[in-house]
Amino acid sequence: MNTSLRVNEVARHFDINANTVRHYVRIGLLNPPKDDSGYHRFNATQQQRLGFILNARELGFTLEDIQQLLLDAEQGESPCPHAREMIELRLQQAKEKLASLAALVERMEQATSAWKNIPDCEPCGEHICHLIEGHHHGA
Amino acid sequence: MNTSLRVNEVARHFDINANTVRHYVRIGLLNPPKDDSGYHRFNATQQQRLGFILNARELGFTLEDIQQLLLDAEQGESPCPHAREMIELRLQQAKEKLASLAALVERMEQATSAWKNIPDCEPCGEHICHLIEGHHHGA
DNA sequence: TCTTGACCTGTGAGCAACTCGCAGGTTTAT
DNA sequence: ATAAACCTGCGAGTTGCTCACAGGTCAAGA
Repeated sequence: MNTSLRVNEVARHFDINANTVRHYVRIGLLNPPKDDSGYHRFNATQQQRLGFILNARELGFTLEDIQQLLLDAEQGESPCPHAREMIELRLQQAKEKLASLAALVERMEQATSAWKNIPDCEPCGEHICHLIEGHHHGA
Repeated sequence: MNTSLRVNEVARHFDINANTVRHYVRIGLLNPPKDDSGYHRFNATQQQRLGFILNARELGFTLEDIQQLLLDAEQGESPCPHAREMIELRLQQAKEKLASLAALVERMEQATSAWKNIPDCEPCGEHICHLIEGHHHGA
């Protein structure tokens, strides 16, 4: 294996920010050995690990989830059961977030549309901004 | 005005976490005077301010945005023009976030559905978790 | 061999918007 | 007076990066 890359090289290879790679090293998701100069070197195993991390991230796993899956695999256990549990939870959370974000977007759209018919307020000391204070999240 | 509330009281009044109130004080969104015991007291003005903050938050403004709007009002300028600009930007950002979150949810749903037909992998040293590594974000 | 300079490294700190933990101050009841 | 209950402000932690920076590395030139 002559493919022992340094941070910048491996980042380019996976088309991600080198700082992201450094971050994963810092929090222990990656453990690349150091060369004589004290620089991290990413061998085939570490490159596979990084690929796995990016794939899992794409599927909505948190970095902590991913850490757990990697630990499972290191200890010779199949990470699949955990992966199935985790994605269920993360999917549910993502759906909740999606719903609340959709609701926010709708509130914002309603507000902007309503504001089109309201002139700017002059500061009068009784309110701060009637556009915003006049917004009621009832119907 | 006899309604000069302390942190916990004002938090209860607005049905929010007392720590959130403390946070707003800490970053300067609220400036309640201190009483003889060194505790923050929320008078009518500060209560109105907090109400405004919560309203604006509900409409997707960031705390920094809100700070700006409050500053406008303090300086005797109408915050409305800024509010109109800001909500346009925040709405656009929210929509982008919504789209990427929706895409994530779809990836997750596709994965979970596909995984139903795939058995757990036994650790074999060649892959970490074939469920995840087998996921390709192409069609 | 020495030096200049480009490039690269790990680490500290910062971001949003809270949330938690805690030592210690205040208030109330005995 | 004193014990218990409650409350306070502030430090630090959360997630997943991203940026700034002092200093190390390395190939080319003198």
